[in-house]
Amino acid sequence: MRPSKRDELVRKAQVIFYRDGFHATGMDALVAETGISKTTMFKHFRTKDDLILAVLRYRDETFRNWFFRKLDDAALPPRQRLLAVFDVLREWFEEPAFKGCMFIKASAEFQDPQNPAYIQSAEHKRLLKTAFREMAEEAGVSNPDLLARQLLLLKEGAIVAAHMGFDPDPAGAAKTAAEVLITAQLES
Amino acid sequence: MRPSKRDELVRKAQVIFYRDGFHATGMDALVAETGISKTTMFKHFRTKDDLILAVLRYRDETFRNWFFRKLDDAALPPRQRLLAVFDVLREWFEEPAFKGCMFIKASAEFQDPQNPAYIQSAEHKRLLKTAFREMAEEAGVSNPDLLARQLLLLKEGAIVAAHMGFDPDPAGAAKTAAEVLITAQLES
DNA sequence: TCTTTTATGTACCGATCTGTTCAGTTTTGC
DNA sequence: GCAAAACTGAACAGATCGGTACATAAAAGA
Repeated sequence: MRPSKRDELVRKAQVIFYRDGFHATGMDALVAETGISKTTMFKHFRTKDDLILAVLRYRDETFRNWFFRKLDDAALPPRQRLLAVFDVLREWFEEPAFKGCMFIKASAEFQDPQNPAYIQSAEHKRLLKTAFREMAEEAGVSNPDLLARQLLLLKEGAIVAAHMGFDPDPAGAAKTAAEVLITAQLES
Repeated sequence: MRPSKRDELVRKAQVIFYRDGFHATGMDALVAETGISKTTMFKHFRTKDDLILAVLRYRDETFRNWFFRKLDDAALPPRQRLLAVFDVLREWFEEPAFKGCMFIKASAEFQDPQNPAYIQSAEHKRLLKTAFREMAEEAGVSNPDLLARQLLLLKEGAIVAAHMGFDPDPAGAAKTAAEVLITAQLES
């Protein structure tokens, strides 16, 4: 197992960055909590920014895998599959370690559109949008692109609401809204 | 005009924090860009965190004033007033200086629920939710609280989408979704 | 005008930041 | 079992962090 230390670092750093933030987490804090020496960290990653980018790529992969795996396992017909998005969201929100969306936070801390972390974050959302549109197409709605965009707005809004705690059940409110939007498109 | 320097500092710091982020902006950078000496800054605010909190309070006040002033000036009937929310949002998104929601970003950088900046950010959203619910009640929908929550999800989602650039017209998508949700509640 | 308040500039403090150096230890492949 | 690769620990560099000290200058109130 050659690249194990590198993977271990990315995995552990992801948890810490997610919990404490990117700027707020120093390399020394990573050393203390991961048990991996600073020398090794800078051997695998030239800069902290490089590590952050690797963490974001890892997060993108694991999050989408987890999310769509959940949807696949439910094995639902297209319309129910679209709605199940918000059930999976609720599961996520109820995890004790839930702290909002890592990519929203990354784009908040690295606002320059040229910044690789910002670009990677936008790419994550773009991939989700594409997946949503495919699901909307399979459901046979009249305007799948618009529906996908609207469901994505509900999803992002629900994440923000869950993180900031201004709604008791954002996933539920989003799901009932999604039901209305889907039904309206199927009837027209 | 006694407290003019203090107000000037809050006003200018708000622009800089909004543009560059809280952690990423050092006090020396504020000195350089505002032209106000560091001695004066720390005479008015004991710590940087105190300044940040004052900035967030100022932003909360000015943003809500601007937002609802825009709605008031349109002088629309209840249903149109609810929809106009998303027209005002689009105006905001199209401003060159638009960089997302300052409170979403603040809660991303200060994640501790005990942190005053986090609390202030959540309070801002709570105030918006209350205002939305009152507007929904005036529109005579069957479930004004649910509708207000759903419109708020659309609004927050649209802000995130506009900031991260994964939707060409988030305000438009949100508005059409809002139309469907409002109509559905008025028919039932 | 004289006094009090308010703001400035600069130098400085200790802590922390990212990143490096280097000598020694552990692990791995053969 | 031996050489090469990977990892460690600790010290260190230079910059920057939030925040202070202090002496001077501007400004405002009486």
